[in-house]
Amino acid sequence: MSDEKQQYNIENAKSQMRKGFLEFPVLLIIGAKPTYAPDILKQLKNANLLVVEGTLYPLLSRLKRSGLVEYEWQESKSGPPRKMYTMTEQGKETLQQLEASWKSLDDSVNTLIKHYEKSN
Amino acid sequence: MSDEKQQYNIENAKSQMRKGFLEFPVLLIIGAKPTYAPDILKQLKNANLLVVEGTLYPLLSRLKRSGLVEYEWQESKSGPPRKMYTMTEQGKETLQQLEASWKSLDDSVNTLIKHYEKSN
DNA sequence: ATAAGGTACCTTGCAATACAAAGTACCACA
DNA sequence: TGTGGTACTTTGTATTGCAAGGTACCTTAT
Repeated sequence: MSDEKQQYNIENAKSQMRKGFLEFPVLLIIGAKPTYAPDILKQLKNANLLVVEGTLYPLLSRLKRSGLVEYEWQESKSGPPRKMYTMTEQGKETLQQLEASWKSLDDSVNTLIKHYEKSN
Repeated sequence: MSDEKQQYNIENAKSQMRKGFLEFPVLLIIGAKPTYAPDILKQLKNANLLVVEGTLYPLLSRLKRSGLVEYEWQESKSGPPRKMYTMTEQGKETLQQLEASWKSLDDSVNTLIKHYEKSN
């Protein structure tokens, strides 16, 4: 039951983008190169997108349940094994849609900023 | 009690930006020109940022409670009176901070996109 | 062996946002 | 007076993000 794959709802991706914003950067990171949670946290921090464990782990579980990512256990030289996450085909497709949503959102906001600045 | 002004928490505005994203566009719109809810909805729709009444009205109440906007009742030729919202000084200051947060977020995401594209 | 410290993953409870849906009230005009 | 349009509000639900705390594995030093 709890392991069932749920379809990702891309309907109204722009709204999705606003509510669950972090999915997008996390997918970008995993899509660039297979990686695991603590490394994702580091990359987000480097990008100035602060996120904490309690946010990331449930998010990764959601992405997995939605079929956008997969993971494999991988041993480590310096501690317990890691869940190495990789993108699925479906993940790549979704990522493209999220990127389009992002660009639209980006345009919208930057346009509103220009309007605001012009009026002041 | 329920009418008390609550201070706006700009601490960690970037996180705020992610959670309550819509504040920013709405403040930009009110900051550009005093206006009222249905017109704000139209402007958001024009900007491709779809929002519904049930989202906007509580948001406006929050902005009012936080002291970022004020309103005055204004009569209309075509129906019931309107709450015309205007920015406060505090609202203008907050808007500048939100704009900085937006730019930072924008940079971060666009950088991650470039990394992603470079690796594929 | 075993204790200590670091690494990695997970869960629970809470506050807040966004939304759908339904409701209240005012106004003009036929 | 009643009908339709405009404007504002509220309630209930799903979801996200976070703080805080917990479990478990692995290495290294004693």
